[in-house]
Amino acid sequence: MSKDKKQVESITSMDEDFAQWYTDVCIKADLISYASVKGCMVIKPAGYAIWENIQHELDRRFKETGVENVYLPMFIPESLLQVEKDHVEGFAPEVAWVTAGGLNPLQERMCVRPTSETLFCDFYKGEIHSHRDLPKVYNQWCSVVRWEKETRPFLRSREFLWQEGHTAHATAEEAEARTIQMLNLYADFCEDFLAIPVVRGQKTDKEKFAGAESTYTIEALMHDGKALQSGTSHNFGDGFARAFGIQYTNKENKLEYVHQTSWGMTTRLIGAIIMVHGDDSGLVLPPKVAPVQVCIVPVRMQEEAVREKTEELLGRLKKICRVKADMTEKSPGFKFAEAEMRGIPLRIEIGPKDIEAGRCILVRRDNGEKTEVLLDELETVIPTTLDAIQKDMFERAKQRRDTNIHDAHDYEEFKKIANEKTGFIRGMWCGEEACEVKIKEDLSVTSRCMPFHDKERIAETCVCCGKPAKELVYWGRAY
RNA sequence: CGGGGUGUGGCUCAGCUUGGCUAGAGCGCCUGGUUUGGGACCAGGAGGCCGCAGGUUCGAAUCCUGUCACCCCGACCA
Repeated sequence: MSKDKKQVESITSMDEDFAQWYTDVCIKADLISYASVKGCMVIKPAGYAIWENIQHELDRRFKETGVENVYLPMFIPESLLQVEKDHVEGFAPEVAWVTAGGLNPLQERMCVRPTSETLFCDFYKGEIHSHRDLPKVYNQWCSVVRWEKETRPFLRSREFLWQEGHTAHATAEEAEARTIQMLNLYADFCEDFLAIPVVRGQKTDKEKFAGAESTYTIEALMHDGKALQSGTSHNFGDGFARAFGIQYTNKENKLEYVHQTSWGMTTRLIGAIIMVHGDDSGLVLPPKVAPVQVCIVPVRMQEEAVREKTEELLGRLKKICRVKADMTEKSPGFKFAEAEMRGIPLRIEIGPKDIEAGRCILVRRDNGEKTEVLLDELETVIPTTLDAIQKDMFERAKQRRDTNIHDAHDYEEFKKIANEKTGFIRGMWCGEEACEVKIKEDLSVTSRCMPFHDKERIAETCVCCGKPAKELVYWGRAY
């Protein structure tokens, strides 16, 4: 009888249907609720708290490198969007337009920002006149709108939250250095804070940002073997500056164009956390980003002694971690399952038997390990265990990533891997877009990046066309 | 934008083929009681113009037309 109920509330297993599993986790872990506009979602407290932690940590790291926050308007006049040709071509198909203000049609329609390069350029044009005004290293936290056809919670919604950094520099070298610096910051953040291993690399021309000279990316591998671009950093060279006329007078009293960069991370990271760490019991959160790190579940809480001990523990543990006690009227079993669904890294079970023995049960979410811990030792055991969970989660994800990288030396092998295995495929590339197009058409596999830290020449010829190879590329199916 | 699917209490759905009285179930919710070491149990209760608009009919959740929305899979994107 109780099994029926369990079935109703359980989630689809990953192996059965990964997409459904993902959606189930989003809903059942209480991260989001669908809103009445297609492709838009309500981010609920459990989901938003994750974003807030991401925000705080990223913002802190940004500021250490001299970033300052600003806020620009959400509307872009059509004429402004059109100033840079590649840029408008890249974004025009997916912008939302405002055509009326109140009851009157607008003279010029405006789009809701899909990204703010043009606004920053327009702004910088007025701000930058001398080499003394440089560099500008600004960032904004905001939401942007892209009218996507197909939408999924966190991974692809029509409105999403992000940060976009936009910088202007005197020299090309300085701009390139900032582009790489931010990419590395992103990579370190993913690995250290979210326990998500990433591949750092450069996008091919085909995959680079609309209007960029070069685009760098960090690519993460999800549990189903698909790649997810988890952060990007672009070097614009002086392309936007020339289009918008952003010039400054240098020390030799000559006019120069500035060199610009932009870089962004989004709420998509929450999707990455779900798909890298989650399991069939729901969400699994790395301790550093988890809004609640420890959940205390009292057993036989009708007994006053249990309630008192729970309160006492709560008071003590608040000083060392983010902790909550589940004092609702549900049964303990239900609370265990719910804490697991929500991905809380550690659970403490405390009941009459434990209190008598002066201990409690400590349960790890990531591997299910249960240990008896003396109540007196919690202050030392909990921080140590949280650290261990964070490390183990990263190591497990890294190991899974590494065992899902396969080498292809020719097209037959490439096709076989693409059809039979999941993950990244290492394959040499001639540098021609035609090969990328063919691979995508044949196998819906795209070039993810030309990795920084893997320059091995595994073959002398392009994996697709057989012509002399230029670069090692990581290929894969992607979100 | 192409292909597929679904709209019936908060959720998951049954009913629709072969129209017929006050539209059902499970879960959830509320109240009271008993419970509590892996998704508790009993009793009572609240909650629905059957997505929307037309049409056919004595009569429509059910048939017809239109429309809207959402979900899934592709192409595009963070």
